Amino acid sequence: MEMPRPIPQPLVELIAQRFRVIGDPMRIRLLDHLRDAPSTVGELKEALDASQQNVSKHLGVLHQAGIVSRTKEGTAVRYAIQDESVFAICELVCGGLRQQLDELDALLGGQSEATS
Amino acid sequence: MEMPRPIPQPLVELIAQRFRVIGDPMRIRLLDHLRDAPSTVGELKEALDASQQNVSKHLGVLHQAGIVSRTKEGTAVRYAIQDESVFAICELVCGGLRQQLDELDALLGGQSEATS
DNA sequence: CACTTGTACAACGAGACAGTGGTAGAGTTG
DNA sequence: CAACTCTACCACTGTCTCGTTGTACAAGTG
Repeated sequence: MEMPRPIPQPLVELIAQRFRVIGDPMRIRLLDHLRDAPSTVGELKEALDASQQNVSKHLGVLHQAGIVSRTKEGTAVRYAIQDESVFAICELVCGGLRQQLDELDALLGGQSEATS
Repeated sequence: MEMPRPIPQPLVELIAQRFRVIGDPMRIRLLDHLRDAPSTVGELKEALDASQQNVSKHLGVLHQAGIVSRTKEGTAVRYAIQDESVFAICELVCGGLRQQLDELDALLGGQSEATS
């Protein structure tokens, strides 16, 4: 994956939009559940304790971004992960977070557990 | 990097926030330039043709997120990449984008090269 | 000590986005 | 065909964020 330098403006917009799509707590939780098993709107609504409209809307965003797939099943619609790379991305982010926490921990650990 | 399943709510918020920080065109361009060389606010302001206040604000966001570092240099402040993982993340996103484009291309390519 | 340069902070208006209520369409059941 | 279930779309509202303007602070320069 070679990246042109500097990154052209349209690509920057695409990347930013992509990050925005994933950068929502509700959508992250939806993806997390879909990773376990493809689900319908109703199932996710129950699992996340959210409104049907809200779940449907977020799934629509994820679907339009090509991250999840839709399959009609009689009267219901089953959603499934289509772009597995989002989880790799998530884990990289978690790695960055963990690294920061570790550094912070090292700084504080060397001194004391005073604060609080 | 093992991920607890389901991802606890506070972690979900953290991840989402992280994505939001990166999910801004201006900040992506700042990171792109900082990748070439650590720079001051003034240099980035010139390079990106943006206002000093705007550049400073976005750099502040990136710094608070621990993605860039600050170093005073006399009257100026030099910013540098601190968390290199953002580029790996970016390239994963680009990979996902490319894959989608390829799939779309395959679908259209099988038919015709009509559009444009 | 004034002046210039470089940076950060606060406040404001504009725009985008998330969540909710209402509603319409598709499919199943009696 | 009528009633019910499941889902998607539309409009509205509150909230957040971006970019700009104005200003304050620090450091070097005459």
